Amino acid sequence: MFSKTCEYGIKAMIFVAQNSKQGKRISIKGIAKGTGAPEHFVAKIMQELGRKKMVQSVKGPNGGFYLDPENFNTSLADIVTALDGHSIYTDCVLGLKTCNESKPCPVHDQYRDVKKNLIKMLEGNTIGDFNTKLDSGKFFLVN
Amino acid sequence: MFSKTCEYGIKAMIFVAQNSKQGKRISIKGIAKGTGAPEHFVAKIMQELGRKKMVQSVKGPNGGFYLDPENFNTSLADIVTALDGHSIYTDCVLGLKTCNESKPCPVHDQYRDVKKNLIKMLEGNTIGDFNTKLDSGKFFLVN
DNA sequence: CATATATAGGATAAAAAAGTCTTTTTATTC
DNA sequence: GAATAAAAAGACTTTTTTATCCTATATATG
Repeated sequence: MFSKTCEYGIKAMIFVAQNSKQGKRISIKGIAKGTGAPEHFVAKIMQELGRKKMVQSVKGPNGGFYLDPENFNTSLADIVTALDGHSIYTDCVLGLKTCNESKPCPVHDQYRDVKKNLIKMLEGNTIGDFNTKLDSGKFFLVN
Repeated sequence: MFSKTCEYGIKAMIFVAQNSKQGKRISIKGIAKGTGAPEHFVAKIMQELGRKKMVQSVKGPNGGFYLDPENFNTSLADIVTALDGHSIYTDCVLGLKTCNESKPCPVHDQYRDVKKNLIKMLEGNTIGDFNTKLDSGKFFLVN
């Protein structure tokens, strides 16, 4: 479904949000531990998310990553497109470049509902939503 | 969503079905052309589908691939699991091995509907269904 | 039986994705 | 201002996926 980059990126954003809400900045090392992601790999991902202003960071001692209030409105879709591009919106299930409603591939019609739900999931959930849910201790991020 | 292997495999099965319905056996070269897949790659995929009895073949002049009547009942799920394994059924969106209903990852609940539709799509459509639809000229397999 | 045509299978190559390492830059704190 | 702690950046390596090539085997047909 998603690339590893995306999986780690989503988990990292949620984890940073948790810390951020408690007024804590969190280091790459901390993110790696808290999300079960390879340290150097997640570093690259955070860098990219930083460039795209989806997460803030400060260097030096006591530095680390954190979210601005507006960052809590970041949707899953934002993260996924930032890291994996728009392919999830545009790609045909069978990989046909010219597949569309008027010239569909064989499974296009059947895929429509799946895609609709997928987009709903991606666009309908923000980092803030997960953060709220998390406070109830209802989910986990590492095995 | 799917690997290239799966994309080519599904298209190939549909294409072989078309030909088979007209009593024609189709060669690898023919499948590659008819589905826009790399010849040698699709050859391997057909080999695997052959081993799993999802498609029949005969060697030699006038040989090629074809479907037995029962092969028309093959579902998309059958093809996908034959080529990509069961990961589509078992994998957590965030890659967590121990994610399940009672111990869910943050997006587990939101993903439930997507997965439901995905499984419906995979299990609810057979090669025969597509074949019937195709007769109306309503879809295409190559760009 | 000889020959041509087709799949079967294994080895190899190329490309993409995932992961690692090293150096540089920046900020903090003493 | 020196030492230190952290991110930024880019090069590099490994693994996986995708794709190609080559040889062997089987079979239909003249």
